[in-house]
Amino acid sequence: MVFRVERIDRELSMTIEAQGGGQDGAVPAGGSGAIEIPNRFDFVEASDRIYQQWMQAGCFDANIDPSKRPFTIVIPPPNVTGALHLGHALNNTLQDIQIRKHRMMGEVALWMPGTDHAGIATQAVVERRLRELENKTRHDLGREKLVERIWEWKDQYEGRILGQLKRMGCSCDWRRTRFTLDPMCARAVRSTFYDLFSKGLIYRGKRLVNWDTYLQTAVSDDEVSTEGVDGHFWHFRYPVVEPKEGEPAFVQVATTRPETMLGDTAVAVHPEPRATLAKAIRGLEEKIAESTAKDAEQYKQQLDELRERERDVLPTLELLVSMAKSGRKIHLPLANREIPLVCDTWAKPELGTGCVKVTPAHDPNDYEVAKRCSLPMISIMNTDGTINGNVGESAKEFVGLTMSKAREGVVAAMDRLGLLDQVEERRIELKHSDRSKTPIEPFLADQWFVAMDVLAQSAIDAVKDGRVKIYPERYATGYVDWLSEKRDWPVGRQLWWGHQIPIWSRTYEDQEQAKRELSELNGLPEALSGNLSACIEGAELQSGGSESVDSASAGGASAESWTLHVCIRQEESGLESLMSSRGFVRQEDVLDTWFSSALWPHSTLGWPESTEELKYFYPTNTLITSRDIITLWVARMVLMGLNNVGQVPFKEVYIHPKILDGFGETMSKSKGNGVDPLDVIDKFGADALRFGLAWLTTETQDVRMPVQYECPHCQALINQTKENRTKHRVVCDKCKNPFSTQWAESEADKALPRAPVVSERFEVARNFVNKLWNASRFAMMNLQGFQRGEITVEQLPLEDQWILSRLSTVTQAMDQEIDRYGYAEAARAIYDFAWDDFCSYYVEMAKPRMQDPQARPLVQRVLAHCLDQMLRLLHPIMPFVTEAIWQELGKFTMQRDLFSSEVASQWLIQAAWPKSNPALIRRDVEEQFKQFASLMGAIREIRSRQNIAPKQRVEFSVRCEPGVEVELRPMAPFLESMAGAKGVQWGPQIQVPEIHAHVPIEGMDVYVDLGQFLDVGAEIVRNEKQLENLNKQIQGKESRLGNQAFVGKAPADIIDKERQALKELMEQRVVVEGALIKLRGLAK
RNA sequence: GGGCGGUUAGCUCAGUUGGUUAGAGCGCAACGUUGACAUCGUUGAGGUCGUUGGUUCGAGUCCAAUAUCGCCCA
Repeated sequence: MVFRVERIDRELSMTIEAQGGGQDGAVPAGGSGAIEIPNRFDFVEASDRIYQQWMQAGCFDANIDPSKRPFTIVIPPPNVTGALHLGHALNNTLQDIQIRKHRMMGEVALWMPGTDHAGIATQAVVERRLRELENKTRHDLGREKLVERIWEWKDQYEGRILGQLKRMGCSCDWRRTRFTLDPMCARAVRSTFYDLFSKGLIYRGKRLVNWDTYLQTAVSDDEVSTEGVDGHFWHFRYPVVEPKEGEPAFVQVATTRPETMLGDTAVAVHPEPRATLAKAIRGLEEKIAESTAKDAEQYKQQLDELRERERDVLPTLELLVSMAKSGRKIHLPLANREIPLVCDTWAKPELGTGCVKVTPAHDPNDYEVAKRCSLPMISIMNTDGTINGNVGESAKEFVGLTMSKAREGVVAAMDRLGLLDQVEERRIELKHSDRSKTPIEPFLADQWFVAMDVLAQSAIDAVKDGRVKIYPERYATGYVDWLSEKRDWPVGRQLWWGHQIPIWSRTYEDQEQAKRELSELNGLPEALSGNLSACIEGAELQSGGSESVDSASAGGASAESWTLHVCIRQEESGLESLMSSRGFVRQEDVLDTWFSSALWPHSTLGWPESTEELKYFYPTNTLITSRDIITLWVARMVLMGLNNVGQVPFKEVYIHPKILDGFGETMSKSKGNGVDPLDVIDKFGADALRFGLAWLTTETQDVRMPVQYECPHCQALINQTKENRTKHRVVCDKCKNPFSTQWAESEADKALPRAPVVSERFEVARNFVNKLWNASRFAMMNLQGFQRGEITVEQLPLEDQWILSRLSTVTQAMDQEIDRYGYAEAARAIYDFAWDDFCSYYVEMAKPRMQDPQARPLVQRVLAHCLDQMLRLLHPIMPFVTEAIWQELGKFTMQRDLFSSEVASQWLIQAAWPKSNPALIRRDVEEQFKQFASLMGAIREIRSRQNIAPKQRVEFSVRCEPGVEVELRPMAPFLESMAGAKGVQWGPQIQVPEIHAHVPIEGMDVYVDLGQFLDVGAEIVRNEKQLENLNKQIQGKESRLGNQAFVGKAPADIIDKERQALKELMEQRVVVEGALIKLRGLAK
């Protein structure tokens, strides 16, 4: 549904006679004659038309041109899970601003577009829908059919995403659009994988991974988030096997996940409980000594508990330590196994019972304990999250139950056996999968890893030595810290959607046999020519023995088997069938999405081929992205770029703010608080969306954006809340009619009119677009008869010199701010210039001049020049409206540069970026103009306070030095037109009107004649207020200047300034006091 | 637990190396519409800059502590 602004401007639109620019203006054919300029910018019509024009003219195409400098940005490819929200709109707006600016600067600006397959996320979405709509699992469909479904999804959302980008005005080189699963990217992925494998940087090992039982895949730490949930702490007793005299009959352990006890392989106790407890006590005592009374109370309680523990629990713990050292065993109930009692520092004597159960295959900490103590690892879970047969015959009642069902069963069984002690309520930090939102089960599985040591170091160095610069700089810390951990990167995903790992494996019972096969393979010509690489899986981590380790995923290595892995460099090389014929089976896992994203800056340019594009456009100039993927993405792009191409992928990284909703939460698809940029575009236009976002992009702040549903029935705005933001249908507060939201699924909901989600935070920008449009409209209504002509800046009137000075200043600011990613500053600079300087002053002052045949030609030239330059400066931020105006302007004149004979380009998108001319920046002129502005402000204030009707003229006199008179008197006509005030006397000697309002301004005393208007009360109030203000300031200055310390230590110029200011304030006070006396006299 | 960032007007945010009376937009109040724009104009009201201490002649700005919110990492 497209929301259209109701057009009410038909009658208002004006017919303007465009006569072209005589001989000078190269006006295109058909450009003259009557043209209509409506008083509102029709962004719906214009945006679509203009975008098509740009496309057809090939304006976005970046073609290699060795005579020009390249400027490259690769889009951080949005994933095809869903449509874009405002966060993406921000990200892409900021990129387009850079691209457009650099394109105007004459560089070959390539913005490489594309999308990311987002393996796990996309598969999860499609699977969820499959379940919800068809009640099927992926296994019902099978791999091929599911992948087919995901491709359908991808096609749909890729189209939608690219469409969103286009409507936002993104000037990507669409001819080059890539997808991380397309053949070009696939080849890069395969080459990279092969390269790393050959270098020995890719290996497979059994590791504890974060297992998503719903999606049945491992997920990386980055895809896991921790949430606090209400849980329990169950205390169990495990019997000691044949306790001796004086020994406890049981050890006590506590757990939040009782079902894992079926996989316990030890109970651990701290090797030095006495020393550890003593240390904890000492620590607390020190804390008490340092802390406040209130905190001390709390610590004291803890201290008492520890002392109690030292008395009551410690003896048992010490006994257990000696038992552990003599190799005593514990009887594991239910599973009916004997497990050792071991010493390990993971058991904390100061916490719980002081003993911990050890489940190496299902807990990261226990896993470490098992490695330290050489314990077996028993995986008791199937990949779908049910209990498997490894729990043993005596616990077979639990086999096939889900972990949570098994939990209930285990607790009940332990209770029946009298081995359940107590159950505590407890808040538990539980890891959840970002993708499926289900709890993570730590799980022992075969996993492919990339060894990060050397690669990570290369990426650290690139930032540390400045080859890659990160802005704002503070984000470099996190980047370096994360890489410094050099944790190997688990790259396998047990998914069906993604780049399948190009490895063929075969397991041998006999090591010799494996070795023979390896040497045979290594002798193949393909291996010798670098198209095949093979290795035997390392025999690490075999502590558990094969019988205790469940082979969770395909092809597990074990002590008695040897697995040979073969990596094949190219697809369809014939080698694949060769491997199959030799009994090898391809790995089913696919690669982590980030593996292909990491190659994006070079894979999109054709790597591994040494293409012309790669040579010309790589390294890219900048990557613009959000901070949550600094590690996921930026870091990996850097190290992969260095590994593959030998050069960093980009010279700069700019991290932009995040868009938050009204509650301070980041926008995301899963939370339901994402806003579709198209909603904003429909209501406000793409220019307003873009300007509004740039306006909010400050360096330190995230963007908080409360949003509303706009009722499609009555246009009422209904705040989006945490409750209604995920609803499929909402009832309007005002008209009580229901409407659908972006989440609507059912036919009934979809049949309702949909409410767009909007934010009033775009109103500023929408109004600005309108202001610009109308100022331009004014200009064009006054450009008839435009003629070029030479000008001499020094001879221009003040207002012309002033606007040229301001223009030059703002040009410089825009250039610098965009360069340093100061988007908000750039937006504010041009906004202030356009609205305040250009519209409120220059255009207002042009009005009377346009009526004067003598003045008209000059003001036309300056006006057209300023408008032309302003459009260029604004174009990167607001491309549509500026292009639309540019084309209208071209109907009057194509030669409008004051300082050159440049003929305007057909498209603004291709126009040259303005260069600031420092010679035009005139401080003195700006100061002078400021005086004029204060004079006008003073008169307006008096008028307003005196409630003088707008049509009523007032007279005023100005007492000033002759120099000031010379400067300002020529401005008198503007005071007439803009403040309805006539200056009757100027200079040092003036007759002060009998009844007047006086306003002191720097260098002037202004007297507004109130003879016929005087509202005595209002004037008394004004003067009293002024007096109060003056007194306050005088007091401040006096006390400061009376302070010996200040006078003694502050710099002389500051003191002088203060003295001077005080003097002036005192003079003003005398005048105001005099005025008050007089006014009070009148009031009687 | 460690790191980063925020806290300034009713709301959303600016505030350069410390230096007169802390700014903008929205919202609010008053006035105004045949002359580019009511998506507008003019004027005005509104803030002891989270708290406490310190450095300094002088602190929104620098330092320390603290409260609170958010993000990242463990």
